[in-house]
Amino acid sequence: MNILNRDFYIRDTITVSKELLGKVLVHQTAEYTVAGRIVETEAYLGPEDKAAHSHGGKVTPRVEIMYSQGGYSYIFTIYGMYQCFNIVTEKQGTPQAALIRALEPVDNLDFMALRRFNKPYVDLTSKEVRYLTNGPGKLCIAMDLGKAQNKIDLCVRNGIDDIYVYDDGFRDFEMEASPRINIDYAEEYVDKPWRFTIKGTKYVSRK
DNA sequence: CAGAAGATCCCCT
DNA sequence: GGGGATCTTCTGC
Repeated sequence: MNILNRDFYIRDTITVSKELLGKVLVHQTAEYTVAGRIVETEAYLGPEDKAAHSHGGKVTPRVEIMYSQGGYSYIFTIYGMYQCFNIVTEKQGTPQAALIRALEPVDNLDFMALRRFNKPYVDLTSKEVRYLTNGPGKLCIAMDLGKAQNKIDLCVRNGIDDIYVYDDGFRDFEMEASPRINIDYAEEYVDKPWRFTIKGTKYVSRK
């Protein structure tokens, strides 16, 4: 199993966002392991990018982790109710990250199904199967990613609460680029094609 | 300390 | 595809 290392994450954010497609995100504790294949990402290129939380070089407690070297988790609350999972990219001092927007469930489908719909996987309707992890907030619920998993180093295993991404060799897909979702306020950055998806998968958040 | 806005989801039509 | 839910985070007074 080939776990992505520091060198993978400290590269430029668009490259990292593209290459994360097809890789498998894992959340592992003493109690459970849960995993999903990344099928949709977005690149946030602060401080220039007006859609990024770090735009203009803003430093607040929330975004501070974006300034660290690549490979750390950045998890924030959105709309008061949901979480979004990002992976910090680039060298220390460059506040950029890749947002994971959608996954294809891979491991521990019952765990995901129980957390999302409070019933085992076999009882899900076809629509519920498709909606398990097809959005940034949904995948955080399914993967049990929350405040406690913020600022975790994906390159070093702590043995207690680990997040990492591995490459299982899956390359059989085409990539598509499109504008990012729900960033209407980002002015000239609204139309940047920095959203990347695996073409044809049913698990992306939107067509 | 109040007010506003938000990298979303769910339910309804 | 439209609107409400719901509350953290930040900003400005």
